[in-house]
Amino acid sequence: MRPKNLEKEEAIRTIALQIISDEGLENLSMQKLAKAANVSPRTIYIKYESKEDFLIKLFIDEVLGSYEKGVLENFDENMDFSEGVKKIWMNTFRYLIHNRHSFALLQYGKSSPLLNKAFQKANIKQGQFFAPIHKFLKMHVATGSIRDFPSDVHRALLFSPLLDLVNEYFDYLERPEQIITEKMISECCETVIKGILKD
Amino acid sequence: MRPKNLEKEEAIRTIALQIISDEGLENLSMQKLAKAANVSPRTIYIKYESKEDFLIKLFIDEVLGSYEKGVLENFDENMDFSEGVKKIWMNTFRYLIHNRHSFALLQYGKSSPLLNKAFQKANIKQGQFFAPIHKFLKMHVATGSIRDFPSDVHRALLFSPLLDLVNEYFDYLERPEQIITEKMISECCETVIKGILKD
DNA sequence: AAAGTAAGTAAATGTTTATTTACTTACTTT
DNA sequence: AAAGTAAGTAAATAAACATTTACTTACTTT
Repeated sequence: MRPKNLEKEEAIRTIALQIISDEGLENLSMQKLAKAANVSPRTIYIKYESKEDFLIKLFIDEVLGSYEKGVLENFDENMDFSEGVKKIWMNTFRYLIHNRHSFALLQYGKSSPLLNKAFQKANIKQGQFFAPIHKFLKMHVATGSIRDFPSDVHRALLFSPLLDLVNEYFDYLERPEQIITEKMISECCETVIKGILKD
Repeated sequence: MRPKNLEKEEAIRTIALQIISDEGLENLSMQKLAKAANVSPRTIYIKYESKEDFLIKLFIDEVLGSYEKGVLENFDENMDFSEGVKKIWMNTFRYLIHNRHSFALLQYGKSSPLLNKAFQKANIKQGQFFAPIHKFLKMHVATGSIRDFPSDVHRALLFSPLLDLVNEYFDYLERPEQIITEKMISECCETVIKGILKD
């Protein structure tokens, strides 16, 4: 049997993220993707059943998977609250500014019904994404250092400003002044922590 | 001259938002839209130059415009900081849960390059969106009640958790337990304010 | 080294796409 | 009430779409 050419699979994924990031999910077509990846359309259908199947697997298995890894690097669910949150913030910031094309697809996860439903399903089926963060939050609720909000609410309060700041980082990249720096991210993280910590 | 049928224009916009919300921006086609709005495709092109022109005008002029109005209702830029932020939070929450289809397109504004660029352009050209909020923040930086962050950073810290919570409100709508209530929103708002206020 | 096989290609499939053409309708102006 | 006109329609256009067909390639197994 002729063996798979893994470089081609990789190219398909990489180029797809590039097109989504530059032109938008709504402008990604299988033929455009095949041409740009220097591959026959048929080659994409060896691994993926359909366009939807491809997008879901790209999102869940590839992008979300390695995003999670980047976010949780050197994070331990038994960390001190401020230390743990800061670790996640800096990990996330560094990962995303070096993976702009992945970030673009992650953002579509909030708007596209296809990707959004796929995420919910995967979250139930294969165990929660970012499970260590959930355990970490539960532990700190139990010890009384933070208020007892549902964990989705904690996630919104603690991490959604960060994703907005990453967006702004990319917006500012095309302008002379640079505003969103690691230092700014760190200060914002402290601001968020201050709001959530019990006195 | 035969006069325009304003109900048809309205139907086109309403149905477009519905399709985007239910099936995604990537599944909105002009023919599908025309059929669903009970209109000839040509009718859409009387008012709009192209599909892109339609989407941009729907996003900027219709959706963002009335969203801004909803958010700023009874808001005054000279309000006390906590009072002003809370007014905006509750206005936003109430507006968005009653305008789910608009919320869907607003979310695409963060992911779709077409809409994102249109927003940046409009923000420069026709004066900043949410200008009263910017003035409000500037004033409270000047009086020393909050730290001197750039206003985009303040926006991220103060309001992005709220949009995530609205998303969760819709997710939980399809489940038995209701978690995101006005009371929860109000408590989250206080948490965010606590982090940002100087001691 | 020949046979077997999945990977891979190029070209074709039928459908859907955005947009236009050719025409009709319904109202305003005279 | 007749003429003029933009709004509106239904059907057509050419391009692009997702996916498949028919075929070739390159490797493994024997």
